[in-house]
Amino acid sequence: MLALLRQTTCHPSADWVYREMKAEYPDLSLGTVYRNLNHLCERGLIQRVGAVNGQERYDGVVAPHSHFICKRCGAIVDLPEHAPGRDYLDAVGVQYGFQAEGCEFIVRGVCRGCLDEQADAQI
Amino acid sequence: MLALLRQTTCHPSADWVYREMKAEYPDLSLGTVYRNLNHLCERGLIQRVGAVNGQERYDGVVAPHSHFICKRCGAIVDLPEHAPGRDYLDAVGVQYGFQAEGCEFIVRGVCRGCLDEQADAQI
DNA sequence: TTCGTTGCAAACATTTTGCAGTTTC
DNA sequence: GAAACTGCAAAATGTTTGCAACGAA
Repeated sequence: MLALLRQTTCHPSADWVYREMKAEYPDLSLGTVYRNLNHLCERGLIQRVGAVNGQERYDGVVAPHSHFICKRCGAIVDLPEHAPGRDYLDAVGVQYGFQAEGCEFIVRGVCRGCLDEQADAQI
Repeated sequence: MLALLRQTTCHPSADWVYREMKAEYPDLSLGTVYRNLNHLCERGLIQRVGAVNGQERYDGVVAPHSHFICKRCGAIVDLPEHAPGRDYLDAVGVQYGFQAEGCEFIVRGVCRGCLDEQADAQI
C-alpha cells in the first residue's frame, strides 16, 4: 500500500486505494485499508491532505510541498514548497506562543483539465 | 445565525452552532442548522475552514486571513493574512494553467492553552 | 503461544434529504 | 397562492471497531 501511494500522484481517497488494490488482492476489505492508512499516518510515512467532498485524501510524499485542489473535479496537484511560508510559520510561534509544528498552503481553483472541458462544451 | 458566527472567534462546528442557538430557539433542529450553514456558504457570507476531527468548521470572517489549528484541542485561531501567499497564488496560475481562485494557509501545532496545561501537569 | 494482521459485519458520527406543515410576501 | 423555511425522522455517507480466524516469529 505504501508503494502504491508513493507511485501515484493522484492523492487518493481510501476508497480509491481499496478499489485499486482489490484487483490484486480480491478479498481485501475496506476496513483493512482504513486501518493501514491510519497506521502509515501515525508512523509519518504518508500524510493526510484534507477532505475533498467529504473524503479524506492521502499523500505518499511527506516532504514539504503545497497543493492545488480543483473545486470542480476534486483533483489534487502537487506544487513546489511555498518557501515564505516557513518564515511566517516561525513568526507565528513567537508572536502567539504557539508551538507551530507544520504548515500547509492550499491553492483552490479550477484545474487545466476542467478548464479545457469547459471550453470544449462551449464549441 | 450569521450574527452568531460573526460574533464568535471560535470557528464553530455545526453542532456548536446548534447547541448555542438551541438555548434561544428551543425547537431548532440540526437539519436546519446544516441547511442554513450551507446556504450562507453558497452566498459567500461565511466560509468553511476545513474539518477538524471529522467535523467541518465555519468562519464568519471571509476576508482573507490564515488559520492556526491546534492538533490537541482542535481550537482554530485567526492569523493575519499571509501576504506572500498572493504572489505564489498568481505564479501557480501562470505556471500550471490553473484558474487559481483562492488560497489558504494553515499552521498546525499546539496552542498556548494546551502548552500551559501540559506544563501544569508536570508540576 | 504470542503478537500482529485480516475479512467481515456491525456500529458510529456527521451530514443530507424527503416530507408535511408553517410562515412570508 | 407561490416560494422559502422549518422540525422531524429517515437515509446516506465515510470511517471506526469488535470479533473470530489466520499468520508469522
